[in-house]
Amino acid sequence: MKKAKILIVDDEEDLCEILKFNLEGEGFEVDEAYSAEDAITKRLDKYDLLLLDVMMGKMSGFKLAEKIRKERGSTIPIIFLTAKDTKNDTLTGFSIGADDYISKPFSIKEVVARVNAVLNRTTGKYAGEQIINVEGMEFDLNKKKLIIDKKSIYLTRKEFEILQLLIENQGRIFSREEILNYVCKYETVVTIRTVDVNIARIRKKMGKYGKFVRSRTGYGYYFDIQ
Amino acid sequence: MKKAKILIVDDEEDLCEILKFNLEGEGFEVDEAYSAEDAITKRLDKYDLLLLDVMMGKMSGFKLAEKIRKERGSTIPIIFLTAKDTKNDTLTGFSIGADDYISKPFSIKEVVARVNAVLNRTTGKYAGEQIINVEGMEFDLNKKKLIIDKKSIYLTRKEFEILQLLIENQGRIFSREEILNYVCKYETVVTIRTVDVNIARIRKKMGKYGKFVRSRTGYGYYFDIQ
DNA sequence: GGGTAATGTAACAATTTTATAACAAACCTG
DNA sequence: CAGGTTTGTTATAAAATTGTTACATTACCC
Repeated sequence: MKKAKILIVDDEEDLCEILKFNLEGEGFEVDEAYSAEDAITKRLDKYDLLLLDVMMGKMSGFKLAEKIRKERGSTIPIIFLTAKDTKNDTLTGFSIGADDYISKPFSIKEVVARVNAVLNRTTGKYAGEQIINVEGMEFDLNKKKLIIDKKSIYLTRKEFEILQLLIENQGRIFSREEILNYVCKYETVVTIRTVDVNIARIRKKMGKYGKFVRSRTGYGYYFDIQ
Repeated sequence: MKKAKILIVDDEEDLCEILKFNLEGEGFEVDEAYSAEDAITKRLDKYDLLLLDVMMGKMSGFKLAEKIRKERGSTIPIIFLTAKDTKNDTLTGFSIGADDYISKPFSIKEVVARVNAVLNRTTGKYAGEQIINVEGMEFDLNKKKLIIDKKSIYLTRKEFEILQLLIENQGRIFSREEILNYVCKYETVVTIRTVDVNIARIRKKMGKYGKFVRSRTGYGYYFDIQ
């Protein structure tokens, strides 16, 4: 798999650097431009994705996007970064053909996640099925659902993430802290007991298979058949 | 649990000292470097976490981070410290990313909390199997259980901690006081005989291997085969 | 071998941890 | 912004662990 190339266009240099650093950590190749004018001088067709700040010095990200789309006929996916979250801007952005739209302040994780999502969508990287089979139970990572006895069980995002963590590390015990850290990594602090409640919900939805989601007093939770 | 080692790189010496003092209070081992150049001369692979100031004399924290990642291929987690951008405060709204980002002025508490969070995330995560083998007996540190004759023996937390202490220091005798200290460090005072009871429980669960948990009258307990 | 001290262990009690239900807040989504 | 959905909080009941005690057994010393 070739590394995807990303161009970040934003006049906040620190922000650029942080994004660059983190995206590189994810295995992307990243370039920066600190102004729209600067970006225009680059050969944009060599990038797989643009991250554009909407508010920049003279030329806005929208203008730049329009230019790229109309004058160069490029279909390169674009994610806008913006401070404002007004309907107008959103609409403008999407009419131009934004693939996604992230408003500041955002978390790095969010950006990375969306970059991945957009790239998956546009390049079809993970087009294939990703299904974990355990004990006659299908765990579909793409469709975010569980198939038990030919019936689809829909888990919410948190539920799915927790179960995925446990199933992908079958047998290994995760403390509530670890689970919370994994699932709510970048969010506000929540009570540790939340984990219990989510586990209970997962078990309930899993019916007879719920018992495979096990607890060990004093340690935490783990997934194991038998 | 080994102490995590942290390297702080910041040209403000006072700030370094304060951070160092507080992180040491949390049980971390802390080194300082007052410039990126200074940091480079250190053996960075011996640290578990870097705290990097973004704004430093000649070489910025970002450059340093890049250098470390690229040239040394290190995956060591990094938390950036940065001054708030007065013109544009969008950065302050930044929340935690794959590598963290904290804006000055920050509270010490915040830094300590994030250091803990990052270390929890990175140290536990990709740790593969951790199994100690003794005499056909498997002692699984991640699954918190013992495997004897293909059967799983589930030890409670106290039991597991005591046995781990003894097994990891095979042959060495621990007094009841030492064991209690190790297992109940921060808890309310308990009777010394509690240790005996826990040892008995461990032995019982271990079946024929229970005899390897040995006592020496007047000294305490130890683990030894043969 | 007898006396004494130390250790082993069973049974119970105290404490801690977990499960779950019911409610509340946040969050989508049209 | 109304209605549904997800997620978090809290309270309480249930379960599991851990500690205490009392008595049995073993080890140690002369």
